[in-house]
Amino acid sequence: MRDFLSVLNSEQYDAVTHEGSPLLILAGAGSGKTRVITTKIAYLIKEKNVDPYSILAVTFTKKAANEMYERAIQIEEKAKYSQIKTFHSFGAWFLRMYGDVIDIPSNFTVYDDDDMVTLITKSTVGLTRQQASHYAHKISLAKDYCYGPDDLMLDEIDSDQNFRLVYRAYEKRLRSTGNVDFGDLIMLPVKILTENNLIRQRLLQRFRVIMVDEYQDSNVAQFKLLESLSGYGSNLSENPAYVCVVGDDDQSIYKFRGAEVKNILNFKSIFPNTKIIRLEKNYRSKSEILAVADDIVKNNNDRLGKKLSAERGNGKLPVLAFLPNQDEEAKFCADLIEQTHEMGIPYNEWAILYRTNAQSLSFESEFLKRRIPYTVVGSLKFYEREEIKDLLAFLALIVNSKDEIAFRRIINKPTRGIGATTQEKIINSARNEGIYDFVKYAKEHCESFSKKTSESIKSFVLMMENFYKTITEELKPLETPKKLSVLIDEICENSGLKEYHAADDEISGTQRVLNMQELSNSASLYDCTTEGLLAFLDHIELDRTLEKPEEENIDKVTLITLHNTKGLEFKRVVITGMELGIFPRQDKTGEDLEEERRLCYVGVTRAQNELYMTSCASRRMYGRTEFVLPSTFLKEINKDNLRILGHIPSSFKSNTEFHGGDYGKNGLSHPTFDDPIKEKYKVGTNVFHDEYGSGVVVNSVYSEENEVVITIQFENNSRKKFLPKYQENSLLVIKE
DNA sequence: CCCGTCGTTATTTTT
DNA sequence: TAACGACGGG
Repeated sequence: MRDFLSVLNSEQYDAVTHEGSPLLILAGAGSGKTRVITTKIAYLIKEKNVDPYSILAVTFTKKAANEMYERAIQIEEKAKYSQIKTFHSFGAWFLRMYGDVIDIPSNFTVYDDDDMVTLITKSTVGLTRQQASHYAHKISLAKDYCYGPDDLMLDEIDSDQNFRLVYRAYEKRLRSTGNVDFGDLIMLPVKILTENNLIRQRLLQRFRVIMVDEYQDSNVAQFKLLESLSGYGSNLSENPAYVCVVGDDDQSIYKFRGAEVKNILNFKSIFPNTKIIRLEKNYRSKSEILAVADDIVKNNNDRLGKKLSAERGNGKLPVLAFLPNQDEEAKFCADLIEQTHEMGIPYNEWAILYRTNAQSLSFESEFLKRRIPYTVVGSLKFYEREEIKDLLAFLALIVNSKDEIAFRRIINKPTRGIGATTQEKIINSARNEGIYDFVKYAKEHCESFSKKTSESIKSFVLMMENFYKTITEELKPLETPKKLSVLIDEICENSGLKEYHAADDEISGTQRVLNMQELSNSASLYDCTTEGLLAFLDHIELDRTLEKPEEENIDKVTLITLHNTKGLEFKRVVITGMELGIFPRQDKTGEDLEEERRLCYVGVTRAQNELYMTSCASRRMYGRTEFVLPSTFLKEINKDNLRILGHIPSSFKSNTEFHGGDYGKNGLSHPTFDDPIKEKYKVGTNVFHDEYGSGVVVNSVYSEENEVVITIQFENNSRKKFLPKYQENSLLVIKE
């Protein structure tokens, strides 16, 4: 057996060496699926003489794609000739090559959600930004299902006929810009492949092996892309490509974005003779952590079902801590991190997980106070910052002068005396004449405006022309090629953007100029040519995470949303905010609740050595302090699989036997015995209130001041909260 | 055109 | 609570 194959277990080996029929690998969390894919790529090249050029492997994130690429070429260098990309960058690559058959120019850029909303407000007049944003979401979803504005099935997304009209107007306007949105990157290649036999045949000849990672999160459009690329489905080829997908139905967490678990459940029916291989050996987590994960996920009905075995053996019992409020929760986490740090555990072994980005705040302020270094993953959204979007709009307009959104964004920013009225005039009359090159139109028609306006337009056009010159200039002999950062610096200086944002830095203490510099730095890897610029924009649009290389090696705690942890692992994990209404969110039932449960499963299975979960009795939300109950997921965990700290809410205890709190340090010595008031008004107790009448106690928690707070549901359907301490005279307990 | 104030509104979101 | 958009006055 070859070296690189000898490290595999028998199922992994089977998956790597399987051939002859479609392959579905059901890979549990931490079961080494990336190793399987990368080894399979190497194996095909090394042992099976497959041309690396004919292998296509797609994933969802740039990060995962990069990792796959790096690990594959480590085993087999020739893998660098394979296409290892994200779904969307594959779509962009495809469209730049074949888009012309449906009139998509090869110099398109990709509009993000924000640009979509702006374009919708311009293509359908009278919509508020909020309405437009609602439609934008629906249009994205429709594209995830491959439904165009005239598709009969569109009603399944939203049967409101206005939606159809808005979608149609948006499409028309979008096409006139020559740009595409994210949905188009998948939907349009599908359209081309299904309508154009020649191109489909060419691609089928090119890609003989197609692999998909994180398959559980693929949407219908991506499924269709896989189908048509590989020669399956309605255009079944006599010689289809070899298809291998890897996924875990238990980790599907993007249904709200059009991901269809059905793609995994129905794989067999579209790809005949599918071989299914399960990878159930977990090499990541200690057995106690997997026990908790299994307790939770087994409550889902909609799953193929599997049981992970812990190859790393036993470790510590996961900890569940009940805490009074989110400030205590932050302190609890900070205590854990500080105490272990004193014992030599680095910060970067810790990850704090939460459901919503807003929850990071209390951890950030506590960590800041205690000087615990941390990094917030995902919420930064570097490319959504105003100053960055401004710069990118200049770049986008330089490659594509039909880009209406970019034109609107920068024509008068910073203010150069081309106001809203002038802008609308230029855009509308240009559009009426069927001209979409707004810069050119403005240049040719500026005389129709007042002298002052006309001068402003002229100087704007001149500036744009100079930028254009910078990237198209022929290289003089012996001159070193310029880098793209030259163009960005030029834009910063000459457009006035730098001054404009510098002023903001002074006032609000932001770092906008620095951010602009950062963008310029990252552009220094690209040539100062149209091709270089397009590649740079592709890179940005298809990978919204800016990596700051110099910060990579600093020892920091990771603060991250549960969604963002997909594919990651940490030595020690704290899942915070395990409360009903927060996680799972209040409105989740049925299938949606199952998705929340999978999200919880994903969170738990990120932990390698230690897992902590925290649940607060009260939480500040929207400026209000609400009393909250423990998450339903906590009750699903077998009590023997947890060590419980803090005082246990009675609503939890009713499902679990008392375990005893033993957490005396860190100022967390809350009473772990029942106090008489709490016992007297425990959940389920029938009461009579002088003012409100008969009712029943539905909730009982401790306040921040450690006082018992009960919620009573009265017969007239009202709910009220009381401090029983002060209700001795008006609140009567009714004995059965 | 800039700035302040008031009122509204809060998921998750690989690309 | 906080953050952001809408609107009106200077």
